[in-house]
Amino acid sequence: MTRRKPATLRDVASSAGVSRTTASYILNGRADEMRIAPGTVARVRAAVAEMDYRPNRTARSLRMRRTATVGLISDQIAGQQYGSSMLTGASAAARELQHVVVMGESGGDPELERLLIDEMRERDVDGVVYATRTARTVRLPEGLTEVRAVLLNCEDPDARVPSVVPDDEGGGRAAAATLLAAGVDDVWVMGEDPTPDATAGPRRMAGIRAELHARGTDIAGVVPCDWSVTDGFAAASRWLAAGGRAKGLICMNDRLAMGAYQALAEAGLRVPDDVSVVSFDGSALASWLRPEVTSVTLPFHDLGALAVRRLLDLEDAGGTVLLPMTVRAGGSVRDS
Amino acid sequence: MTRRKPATLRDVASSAGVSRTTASYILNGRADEMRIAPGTVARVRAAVAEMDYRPNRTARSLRMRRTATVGLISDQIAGQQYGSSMLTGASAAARELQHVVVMGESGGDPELERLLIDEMRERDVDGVVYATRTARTVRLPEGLTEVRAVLLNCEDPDARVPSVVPDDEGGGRAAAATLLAAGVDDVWVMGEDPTPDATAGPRRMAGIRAELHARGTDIAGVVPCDWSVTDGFAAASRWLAAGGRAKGLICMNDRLAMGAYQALAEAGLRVPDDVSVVSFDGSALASWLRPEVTSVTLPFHDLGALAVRRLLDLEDAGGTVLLPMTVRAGGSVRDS
DNA sequence: CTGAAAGCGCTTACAG
DNA sequence: CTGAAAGCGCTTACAG
Repeated sequence: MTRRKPATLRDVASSAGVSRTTASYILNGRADEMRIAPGTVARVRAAVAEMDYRPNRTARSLRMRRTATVGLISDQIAGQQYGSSMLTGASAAARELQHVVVMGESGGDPELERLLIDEMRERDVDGVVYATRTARTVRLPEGLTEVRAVLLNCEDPDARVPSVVPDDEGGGRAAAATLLAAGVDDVWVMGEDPTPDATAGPRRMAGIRAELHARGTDIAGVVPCDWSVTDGFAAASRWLAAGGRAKGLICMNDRLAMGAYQALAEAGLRVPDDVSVVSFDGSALASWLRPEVTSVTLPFHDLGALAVRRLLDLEDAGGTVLLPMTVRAGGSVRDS
Repeated sequence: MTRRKPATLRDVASSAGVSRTTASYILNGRADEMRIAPGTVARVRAAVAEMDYRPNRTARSLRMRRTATVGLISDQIAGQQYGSSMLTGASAAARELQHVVVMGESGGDPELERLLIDEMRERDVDGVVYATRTARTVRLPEGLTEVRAVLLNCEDPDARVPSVVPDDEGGGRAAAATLLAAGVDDVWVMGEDPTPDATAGPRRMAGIRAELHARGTDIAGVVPCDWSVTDGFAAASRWLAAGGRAKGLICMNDRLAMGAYQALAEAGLRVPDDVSVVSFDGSALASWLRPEVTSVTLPFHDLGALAVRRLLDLEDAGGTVLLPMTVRAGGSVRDS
């Protein structure tokens, strides 16, 4: 019983002895609305089952001008580790809403980006999520204004397109509050972000500062460095060698925390006994350090999911939505 | 000059004063073959440019029965970190071949998996790549035999479907060879894989053993543990506490190496002076350890790319293709 | 309650 | 060299 070519609606209809019209109504759940006789419905359903009929979505899309498809264009889909859970979140939300994700990765190449957007449009996607690996402001890619679109982890300065981003400033406040609550008010920060368009660094810094100010204190100092393990190690080592000391250290991401841990260990300083550490991201790496570092978590999964939901929600009011960052406690903050 | 609805081929043709047939030939690069007058070609191209015409791919797909789309179904698209570069590789290869990737993540749920496969079929994908996060044998999901398919990072025991996997056994040999070349022949291995269907562990182990045998020696011992940082740390600590010592340690993945590093450090042992360490995966994590751990690298990007290329290569001979794992040198093996 | 007909935007034999 | 026509598989007013 191997069928050669898939059954079409016409096959089903003729096998059930009805017109394509009737079969179509039944398959689209409009049997009641159309007051189709129960017997007819049963015959059609039987034919469908027997022939293993599956609607051809391409044909339906052509007719309906909807593809039940969302495009996801990103500079780096995978990039760093856990960030890819944006994709998981997006894909799960799409699935819930009966959509499927078509992905494209530009590698940051604006030319390729344009191509991808064009392609998505040709493919009639119901909308495009435009995502960046790191939180930043973006120059809106040409073509993106002519489709339904949502920005993910990035923002258009003119807010012409709805956007979903983490609340980095709130995260900064939470990081500082965590240390303050443990009685640590002598706080250094590792890693200022020199990348011009990046938003995470400045906002986290602003949040930290605001929280400390609110408690009548201020950042004790900043160790500038790139957001990488090796640079974190190097910078922290230099700082320590120069006599740098602090009861509390906030690292701008988990990789910096790893580098700082290495430097602290070499200097014979222990976490959290000598130094309390808080970092950002809440990546798996945070949980691998000893002790696990307390980290202000980026809600990647929810970011991805919300971007898709907003994209598909025609009532969406537009604007930027900030998703909260919550503190995931490890053992890196000393008990006060 | 805002156009309401996109131009169709009919618009282009009538604007250029030709039939849709002629316009279609020109747009599909068959102008020469059809010996269409250069003037006609020029007129059509001008109309295309002027109207910003873009072919409707849905219509074309319906007609051609090809969607220029490949499905990628995975248990965990993102899962662990760097593994997502399989996706990047797949996506890049698809792009080179003028295809686009439609993704679905099953979370390991067989029911959802079936749904996703059905959906891909309804969407007329030109083929499906079925990927697993960890290398293993799989029970072929129902429905996958009725589409063109390639397995990625997994194998069907009956080899009914072509498959692309890393050469873990070769990797195991390379790991052992690296230590032997440094004069280390007292080798312990951390992490046996108890997961029944997993293939990476047993194959790496077999490779290690084979290489050591070839040099007239054998594995000195095995420290069993899960492939995680925390379990690696715990197991290594217990082993060391019980007096365990070795000149060389092969860790089944980079996370285990991180755990082992932590345990060795606490025991006052230094890498590579006291112990040489080699691990598997070649993830970013490997490069973050101090010293960077020498790691036998999983070619994730190439795995993804090759899977898509084979899927789309109608001449493909079938069977399993092993991709080599190469040693990425760090500073964790002592100079001999 | 059900069917004949048009049409979504393409491609491609088939005729001239 | 170019065009009229059919058809891919659906959905949906419009008539009965």
